[in-house]
Amino acid sequence: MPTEIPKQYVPSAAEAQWFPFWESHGYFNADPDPQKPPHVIMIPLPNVTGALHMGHALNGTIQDLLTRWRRMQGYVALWMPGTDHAGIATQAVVERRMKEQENLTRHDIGREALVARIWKWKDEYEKRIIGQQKKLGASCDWRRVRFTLDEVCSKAVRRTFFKMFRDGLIYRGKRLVNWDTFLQTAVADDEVYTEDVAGKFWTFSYPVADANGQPTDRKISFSTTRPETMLGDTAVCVHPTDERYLDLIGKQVQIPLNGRLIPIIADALLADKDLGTGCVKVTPAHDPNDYACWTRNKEKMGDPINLLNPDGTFNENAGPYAGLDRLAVREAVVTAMEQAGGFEKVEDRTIPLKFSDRSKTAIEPYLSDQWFVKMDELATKAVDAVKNRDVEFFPERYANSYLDWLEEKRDWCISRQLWWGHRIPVWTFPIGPNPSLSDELEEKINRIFGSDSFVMPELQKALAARMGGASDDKLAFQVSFNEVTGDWSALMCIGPDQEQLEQGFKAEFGDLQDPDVLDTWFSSALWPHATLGWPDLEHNPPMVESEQARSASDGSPAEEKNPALALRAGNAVLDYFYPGSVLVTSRDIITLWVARMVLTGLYNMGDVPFKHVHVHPKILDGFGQGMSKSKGNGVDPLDLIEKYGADGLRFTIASLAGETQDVRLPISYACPHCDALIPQTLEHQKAKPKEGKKPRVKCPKCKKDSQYTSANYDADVSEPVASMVSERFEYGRNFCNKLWNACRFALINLEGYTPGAIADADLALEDRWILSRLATVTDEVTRLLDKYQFDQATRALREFVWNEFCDWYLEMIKPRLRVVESSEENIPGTAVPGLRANCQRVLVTVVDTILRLLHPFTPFITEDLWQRLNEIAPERPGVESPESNIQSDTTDDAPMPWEAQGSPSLGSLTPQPAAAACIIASWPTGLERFRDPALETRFQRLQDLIGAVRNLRGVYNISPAAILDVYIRCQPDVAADLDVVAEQFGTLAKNRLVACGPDVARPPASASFSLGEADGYVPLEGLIDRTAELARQQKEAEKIRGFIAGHEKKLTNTSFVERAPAEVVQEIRDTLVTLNKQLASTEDVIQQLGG
RNA sequence: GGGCGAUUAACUCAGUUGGUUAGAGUGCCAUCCUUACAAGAUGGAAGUCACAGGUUCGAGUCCUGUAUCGCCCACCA
Repeated sequence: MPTEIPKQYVPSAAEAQWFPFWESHGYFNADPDPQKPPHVIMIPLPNVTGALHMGHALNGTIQDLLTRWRRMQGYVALWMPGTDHAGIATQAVVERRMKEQENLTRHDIGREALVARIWKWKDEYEKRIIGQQKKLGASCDWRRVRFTLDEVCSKAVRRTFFKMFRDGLIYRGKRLVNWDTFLQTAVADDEVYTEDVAGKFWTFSYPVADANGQPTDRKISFSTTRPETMLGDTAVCVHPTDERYLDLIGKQVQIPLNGRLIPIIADALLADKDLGTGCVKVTPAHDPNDYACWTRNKEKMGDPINLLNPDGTFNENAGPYAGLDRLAVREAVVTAMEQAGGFEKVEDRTIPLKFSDRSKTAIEPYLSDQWFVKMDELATKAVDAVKNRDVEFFPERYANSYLDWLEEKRDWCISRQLWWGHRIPVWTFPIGPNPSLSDELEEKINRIFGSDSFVMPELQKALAARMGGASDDKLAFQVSFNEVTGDWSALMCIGPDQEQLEQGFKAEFGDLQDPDVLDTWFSSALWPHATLGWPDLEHNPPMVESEQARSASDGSPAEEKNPALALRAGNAVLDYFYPGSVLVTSRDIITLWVARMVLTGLYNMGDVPFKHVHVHPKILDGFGQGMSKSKGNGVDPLDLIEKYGADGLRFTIASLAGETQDVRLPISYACPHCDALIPQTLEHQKAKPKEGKKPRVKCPKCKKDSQYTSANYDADVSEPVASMVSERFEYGRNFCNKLWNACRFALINLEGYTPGAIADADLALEDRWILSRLATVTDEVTRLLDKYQFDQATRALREFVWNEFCDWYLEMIKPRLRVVESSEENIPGTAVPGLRANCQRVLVTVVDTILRLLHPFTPFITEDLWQRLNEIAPERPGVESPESNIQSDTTDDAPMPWEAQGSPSLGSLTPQPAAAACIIASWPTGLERFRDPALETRFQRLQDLIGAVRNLRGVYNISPAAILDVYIRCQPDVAADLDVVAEQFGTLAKNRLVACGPDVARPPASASFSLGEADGYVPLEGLIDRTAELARQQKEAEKIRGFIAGHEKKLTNTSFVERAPAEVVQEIRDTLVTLNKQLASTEDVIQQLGG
């Protein structure tokens, strides 16, 4: 068997074998179990716009790590997978491709066809995303995968919208949107870019009017870069404390262009005394700030005047200018103002202008009807949830972003002018100029609702009151009056599951449903409870039957396998898994998503969606830019998995997930010819094909050039591509390989292993030491994971496995492992009565525990090794408690299982059958009894001594093959420890420990060192130069003197001695004693050398 | 403009409530294919802890200011 284990870990083999193994055994499945506590993580749903990048890999690694860890601790650990339809982003991607490949716009093919195309896109990318997640090892309950537009989520959206509408939380309002006059659509803020363009800055004046509305000689001047908007001015505005204009506030001015009279108002937010003339014109329909000013001063000025048609030409509100393009109007207006005597001056100026990312044309601010959610009360509750610590942020500081944003309580605009998304379930129902129903309307309505209509009386009541608000479970409505057309209409919100009503409306009135869709965040806000089946309280949510799940679960639903479930009526899944445990996300969506999930969770469920929010760092490239596909620095996790293995990737990522900093990840291209790494430059990122030739990257090693992965164009499939990787991941890969080889060594040496109890007396010094360290590191890792400090946890584990287990323990047990069975009883020269069997048992215990500790970080390799270990050692000394080892968050005082057993002796390691798979093995506990700090200190001394000897070898450049004699002068207790491990001196440092004890003297021609409590001498006749050694020792003495001086200075400083804590002072004194000893021995050596 | 964060070795980052001589990985130099591992072993060189003040017996750590960088929000007639 040992020969079967390859010398290098081959990640692809383990990954291909163990993921299907886990999934087919149903290990990822999480079903309610009243005997166990739940641990729930809802994935921050990735967009179906494209493949995942490193940010997702980081996010996913952390969640999987937590899920696997909690599962091992005995929780029913649910990690809920799924994807987001991501309205704007996805529609834009599909539209762009359609335009590029077929030169079609969405208007060419229509709403239904476009949506069908996007669904196809979604299917493709969802598959790809899930594939990536599985490659990473994601132990989601894949039977529960959800999509924000699927039936379950759609129902939750409909129910929530209806509920909010009925509760009066949803209202129709005006809002200025970024209007793309070319595409004739509203564009989101993040699809708009700003560019500086050459423009003009005009100053005009309006004449102040007298009481009769006649222009006077007095003028008020203002500046603008968009004179055409003067046609839509509804006021001019000054600062309330501006003395130049105090007397004018409340008076009127006349717009010479159309003779309209508008008021002079005062508004401290809009007007700035120090800018321009201090006076500003106000055009609420075409400027966001002016619009905000209007909302503050509605009663003083008229309603906003919209001047634009959707195509960017001026409408009838512009009078004689109607039908002209906005730039033509600009010229005409300037001319008209000159003629009217209102022109003062013009200057050139660069103006930041917004452009649509998609059409590259200038954006016009455009007033439009939108739907809003009132945030007032909802926000207050969500704020309280964090202030009361019902939801806690890790790291804590991120609570600020959340609170600051919510406390503004800005209403949430939830409508989007798109086709891809949840269509707003509101039908606008025309009533006419009178707020009552015509006979014709009434007939239509009766046909829809039936003659015994439950709605009519209420509708009429509402109409009479000219306000909306009446409702029942099926229908809710508001009544609105359009000032422009002078018509009344009823806004009907049809509840979920009311297909008949919808059909009826359509039959009588045509398609009156609001054409807009909901903001993507509206559905993702519901994710934590929608995925669990809310609002259906009667049934568990449906599950997807994957192939693996089907073959594994013999087709029977979870309820049949778990009788406890079958007995429960209602939605046990929702009951059991809500609220969730922790949300893992990056900081940029704290407001957009986290805040809204808390808000809707409280609104729909009456409880927060999760207890903890862990905010992890962002991944940046080597230039400090965020990673994204469009920047050309979005590394595909699959490329990294291929090169470094999923575990290597995961371990590295976890090591980067600290609390303070974002992660910089310098990117390289991997040469497809020779595998060399070529650092990526900004030029690489930006390069675009020139004259049909695609940029190439040249490998400095093999001198060949190749095309590379780029954001700007697709690579040719016909030739190899240099993929983006980062050598940082060698860290994790190398660690995995080290672990692999350590376990390989163990497995080879476990030949002939027999299970059996280990008695206290059979434990060698190094056994006790490694068990003590193991106990310490287990405790440390558990504590760190509890605090989401993954970087520190990986560091602790790596250091333990590599620098303690491999470098010291494995080296030290080699002599015992080499013992052949027959000579076991009497091994000459072995310090410990070293029974090979006992050594194997301790080794198996340590390896077993290491694999379990590492499993959440590196699941594939640990599973692989676990299975191999199970073959050779199916029963092994268990250090785990047979009981569930869940630590409750609330009952800190509850005794841990091992505490309840009192204080067992060291020799209580008795064999138990190992778990069938590492993924379901229990998280290590019960090691506490092995902790022995005094022993660890003694061992440290030993390590220091070996280190000092190795140092001499290095300094004198002595061949590793040469065996050195070592003499050590030390106290008897140190000598006793040394005697115990004398044999290992050979293994560890290629030395022979000739003598140790208080009476050891320095042999002539020795190199020496002093550690204070021990001095070491290595005779190096012929190998050292007396003068060189003297110089080295003198340098050493000088260094020690420096330290001593520093310490003495402190101790003679009375304020230090008086004010510093006693233990600090004592520490300095102790160190000083050691330093003086060191100095004395060093000086002694110097003297012997004739110095 | 407001908020949050960062600045420590050539690179990427740790550094607990202030307390001996500031650490790791990578890279670099030297020696070594020692029967688990060259994706390895042993040793070494490498730091004015961004800058300037302050608090303190004592500051990488706390405070103030400056500079640079990043992110979020607001705004730019």
